[in-house]
Amino acid sequence: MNLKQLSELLGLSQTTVSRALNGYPEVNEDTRERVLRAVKETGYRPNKAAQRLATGKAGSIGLVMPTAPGHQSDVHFGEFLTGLGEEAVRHDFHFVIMPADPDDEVAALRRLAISGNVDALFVAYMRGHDPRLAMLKSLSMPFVVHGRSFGTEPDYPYLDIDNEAAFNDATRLLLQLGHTRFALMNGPAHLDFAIRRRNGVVAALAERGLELAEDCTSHSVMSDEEGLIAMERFLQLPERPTAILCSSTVLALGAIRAVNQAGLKLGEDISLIAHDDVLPLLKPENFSVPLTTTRSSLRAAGVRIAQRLIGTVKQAGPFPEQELWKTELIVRASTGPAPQA
Amino acid sequence: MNLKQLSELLGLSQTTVSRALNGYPEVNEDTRERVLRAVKETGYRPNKAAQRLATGKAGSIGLVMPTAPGHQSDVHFGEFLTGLGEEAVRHDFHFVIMPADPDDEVAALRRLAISGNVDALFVAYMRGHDPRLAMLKSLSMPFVVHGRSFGTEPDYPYLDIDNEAAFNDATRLLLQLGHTRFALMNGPAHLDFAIRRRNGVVAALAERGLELAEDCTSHSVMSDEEGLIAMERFLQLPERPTAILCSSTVLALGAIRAVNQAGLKLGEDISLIAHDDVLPLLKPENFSVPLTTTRSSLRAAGVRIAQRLIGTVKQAGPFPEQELWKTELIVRASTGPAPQA
DNA sequence: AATGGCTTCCAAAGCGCTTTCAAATATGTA
DNA sequence: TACATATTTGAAAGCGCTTTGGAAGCCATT
Repeated sequence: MNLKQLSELLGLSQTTVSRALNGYPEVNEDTRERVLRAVKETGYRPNKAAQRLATGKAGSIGLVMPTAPGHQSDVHFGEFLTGLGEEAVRHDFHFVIMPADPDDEVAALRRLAISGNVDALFVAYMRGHDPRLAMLKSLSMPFVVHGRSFGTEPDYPYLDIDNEAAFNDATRLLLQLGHTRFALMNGPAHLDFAIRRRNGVVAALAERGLELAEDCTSHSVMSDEEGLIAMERFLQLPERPTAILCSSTVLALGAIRAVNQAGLKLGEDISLIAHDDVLPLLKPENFSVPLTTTRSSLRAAGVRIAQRLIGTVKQAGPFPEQELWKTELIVRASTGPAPQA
Repeated sequence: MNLKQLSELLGLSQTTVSRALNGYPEVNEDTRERVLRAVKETGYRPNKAAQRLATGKAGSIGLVMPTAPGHQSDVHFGEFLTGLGEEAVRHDFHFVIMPADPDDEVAALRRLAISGNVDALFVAYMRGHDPRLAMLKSLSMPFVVHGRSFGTEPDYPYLDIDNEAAFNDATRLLLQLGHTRFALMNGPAHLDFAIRRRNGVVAALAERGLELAEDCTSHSVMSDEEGLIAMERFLQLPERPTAILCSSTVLALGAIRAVNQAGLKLGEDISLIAHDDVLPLLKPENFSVPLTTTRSSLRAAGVRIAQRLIGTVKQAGPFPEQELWKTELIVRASTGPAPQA
């Protein structure tokens, strides 16, 4: 059943039926009702491809999913997606997901944009000096970035958490507890959040004349395995760090295993603060020693970004172009006074 | 730049250019090269919406993502998606993801199918007597199901693992080790895999004249929290089970925390076998007591299903309609002889 | 009766592609 | 040379929708 058939059935023109369906004012209310009733009865659904061809709008937002053989699937990605979805479903929007090799991000994003399959783009996994930004700006397609790109003028629409402040605060707390030997277990070095978190730590330490040693910094994918490996390395240092900052509760999972295996006590021998993305699977309060965390819900961020994106497509703005969310510092049992040497 | 402009530029008809691009044989090789070169230079990309309208093919596979405020995002889902993506990217396919309330699955799937945005459907989270199957069959759109639907004639295309055999084998192993008091920590009761796994356990026990007690069975979302809760319940039973079968390593995570908190030793006081979906985040060999598991890679299943789906759309079949994968039973340290009473 | 302004509807022109059908040219055969 | 057969190209008709530019009918106003 297509528009032509439906209009013939009703003895109306396609024009009128189309207008009736799309809520245009210049159609008699009686006629509109007649049309709506016929739609119900016949089960007519407009062909999306035709609609898109005619209007240019697709009712969908696009995103690139980093993937490759051997590439780790990321819980954070799934959690964020859930947030996006939660909002999208309210507006009858869907996603178009373009899987792409992480090294091919720029090209994949461009392909997605010009594919004509999406009205707006969402971009994550921001890097320092991210090359995608220039491309996005040249595209004249609405987009929102999750995170920011260190070293780039922040004149693009983004939603980010204040990573620097979060890790600055966390470091300060540990300094107040008397710690002097710090280590940072971070995400991949090129990612924006990793850069900023490191800066936050370094700045807080510098105020006390302390430095973050090279061998007390690790950069890796945020899996528990990598957390284990990094922590084992830290624990073997001659001047073992007593204060650990950790970019994810997933990393912390492995780190804590290393602490236990070394026969050390979390919150006594080693203090640890992790960033908590509020993953439903990994609640810091459920750890055997509940974790002190900097918290910000990844999922809530997803909801918010979907709101902005969909709102922009539907011209339902205006939305703030830049949003910087504060994180909460939640003190639990994994932090304690520095052990006496 | 559209086809018309490109063809005018080349002094050719749209027909010829279109044919050259789509690999039709009836075009001179010199002409084809000229066209291809012009495409490179101009950066021309065919409009997907128009292409779709003309051909009816969208180059995409659709799936419904269960989501709702408060709904847990599922690591298993993300991992599977990664597998699908890995294969899709090789064929320049993408996904259209329709987020939907889990209670609205049938309708959401239908909406997705008739949206005209997808060429094929993928369906997961199968239930017993799943109502989506009848709908799918009536749709005349290719689809592949991950899992099966207990109680329904298996005459639809699926890929499943042999859940019954997996849990049957696991139970047998524990029986051989002398265990007599069993508990099953399962996924949501209405899901197909949960039904079959339970059947596998029950059948193995029945051979020895044993039964699986009602209070030794738990059904829940597969999170570590639920694992903890279920295990705590098991441990408080007067006749405490010594052999635990567990539907996911995620559940096991919580279960083991409960075991530890109770001061019991895994592999001695309590034996546990979990099903391992090969989540990169949760490797059973990395548990403090390495886990005995039944293993089957969720991601590999994703790759395979994408292959079949894309192959069908591209008419590159024939593919087997039904595939049942065996799981591997991998014995590690979490299983040991039943403790003497 | 003529004019103008509303309201309500329609015919037809796209949107950018694919594909059918036909024509033009090149090649081979008797 | 004449004819049949490949090979290569093109004109035009869709695909199913939206939207422009009228037009018809109706009313109130001059």
